Amino acid sequence: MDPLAFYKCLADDTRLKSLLLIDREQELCVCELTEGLQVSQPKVSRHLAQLRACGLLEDRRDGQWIFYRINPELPVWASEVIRATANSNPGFIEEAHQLLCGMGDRPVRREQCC
Amino acid sequence: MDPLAFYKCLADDTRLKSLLLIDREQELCVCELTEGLQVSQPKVSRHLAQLRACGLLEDRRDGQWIFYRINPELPVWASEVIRATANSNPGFIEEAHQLLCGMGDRPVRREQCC
DNA sequence: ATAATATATATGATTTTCCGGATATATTGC
DNA sequence: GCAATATATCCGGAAAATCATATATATTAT
Repeated sequence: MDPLAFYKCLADDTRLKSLLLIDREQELCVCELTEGLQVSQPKVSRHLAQLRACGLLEDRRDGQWIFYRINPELPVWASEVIRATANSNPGFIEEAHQLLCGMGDRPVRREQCC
Repeated sequence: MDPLAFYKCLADDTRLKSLLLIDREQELCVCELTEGLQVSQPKVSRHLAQLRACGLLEDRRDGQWIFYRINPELPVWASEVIRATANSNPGFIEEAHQLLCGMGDRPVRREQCC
């Protein structure tokens, strides 16, 4: 994992909040992030694709939904960076997290992958 | 320290390498970074000014030189991020570090600030 | 005071990144 | 098969970041 590429991934509001929300929730699908972040579906999808292409996220399909989670193969230092950022900046995703929790019709996780 | 602003600072090759080199050497002046990174003086100066404006670095003048160091007031999580990145990616600044060490006429630190 | 060195800033051009809107693909239920 | 839902991708334009060059400021030495 090239550190410069890694930090370029974190240097965007949508991507950073998506990462921290996913870190907190284990996994989230596109529609949940669209609701939590209050941005368009194509925008969320585009940024998630970028995070996956860089190796920060992995995805799994479950029916109509595609769930994203932190890539478990991520180098330890990168995981620590994400975790430290999340732990020390709870306010950064607070609003998004509340919108997420108040969302109706959240998809049910039918099967935990792995 | 806003996490998004912080990561935008790290999302540039010159800035990230400057930060990691300074983290390793305690403090460096513009001409040392210019030599280590093999980039123009205005380019280094501009990026250091940006890192200082965001609160990541502080500077002190010593004669003709201006030395930059990590801002000691940096939040703990941000310091940990920088330190973890440096420790786990030695190769990222290896070439720059060797150029720095091979540099002739490096300025002598006359007085440690503080 | 002048020259030399170190650093900072301004300017205009170029490159990169990001976006909205349209459209394509995949899955589900009827 | 058809409609509805969820997601992905394409495209042209807008915005932001970066750059090289020129120039300005500050310090030191003569």
